[in-house]
Amino acid sequence: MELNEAKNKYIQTWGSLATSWGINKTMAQVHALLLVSTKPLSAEDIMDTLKISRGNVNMNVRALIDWGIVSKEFVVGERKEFFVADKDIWELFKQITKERKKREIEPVIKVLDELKKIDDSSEEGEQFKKVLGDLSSVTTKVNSILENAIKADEHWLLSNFTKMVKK
Amino acid sequence: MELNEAKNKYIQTWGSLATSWGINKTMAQVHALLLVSTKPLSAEDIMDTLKISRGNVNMNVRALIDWGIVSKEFVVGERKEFFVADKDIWELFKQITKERKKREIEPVIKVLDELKKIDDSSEEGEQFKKVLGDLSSVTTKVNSILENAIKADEHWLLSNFTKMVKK
DNA sequence: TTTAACTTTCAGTAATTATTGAAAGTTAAG
DNA sequence: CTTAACTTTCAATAATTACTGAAAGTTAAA
Repeated sequence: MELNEAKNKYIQTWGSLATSWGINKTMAQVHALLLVSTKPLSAEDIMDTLKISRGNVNMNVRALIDWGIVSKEFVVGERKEFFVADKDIWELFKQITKERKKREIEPVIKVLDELKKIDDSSEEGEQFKKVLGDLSSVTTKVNSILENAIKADEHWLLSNFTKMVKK
Repeated sequence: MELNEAKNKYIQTWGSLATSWGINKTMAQVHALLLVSTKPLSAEDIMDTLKISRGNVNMNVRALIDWGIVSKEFVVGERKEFFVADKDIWELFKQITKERKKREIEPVIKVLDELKKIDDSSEEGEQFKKVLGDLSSVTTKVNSILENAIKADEHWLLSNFTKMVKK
């Protein structure tokens, strides 16, 4: 396989995988493109490479910037903006974790806490509260693990997990 | 808040959260309904409660059974099938982890391994391979942690993580 | 200032994904 | 068998989500 072909395959595949994670396909493709690019790219570069509209580039680049995994860069003598992806994959992992925790875990905790307030001491009510409590405890735990991962440094994954990962 | 109101809110909220995780809204609602129900429910019960069609119930219940978090149950003297959700939340967590690992992590590893085969020793090629390698190593590590969680028992979360979770 | 090189917005439209419901398939009871 | 009580399928359609492109907005240079 030739380099550009490989890069292209990477960009395409990333996009299609993203959809199975509930992430916008184009957003993933733009990120993949920036990640494997050796130089900053302008909106036009992205439009041309991915064959998408100006508006689409703008929206998705903005989302990536929101996620904290892409940043603007200025090139001397050029009026327009260029974009680069952070090449540090551990940092990428942490940012994605942070974003997904915010989108997927925190709202769950919030809702469960709200629902647990229900005051019903019937058999059925108690059973419901038991389920809520169990959901809460697992969710909260997962949340604090992710919280920790976000704060941790690159060796966290390796060192803290080694003992339990080996069979 | 009254019990049925709370159950209802739980079902609705679960559905809307699910969409932000790339999971079908109805599937999440059906699961939520079965989880808080004290008795097995038939397809008709689900249709009536959630106001959805027979076909939709059938498809989503089947998906939940595929995920391994709902099972069929037979009631003596009744011809039709009834469904129940596993009430063990740790088991639920493990099954969801298993399914998402399969959908989200494993395909990534497969693609990265394929792409790493590229033979290009230019500066740019090396840089690309560096990125692929970094992506691989983090992904593989996350994968083995999840693998471990799936095999582990209920105390795994608590015991193995306690030391690093406390500040 | 004014102009021109850009970026952003957003209404309209396209693409994707989920749902319906009626028809076909299956199976237990008579 | 035959019937009836169910379950499954799937083409048509609805709902949701993403994308386009032209117009409006912004800002740096002349």
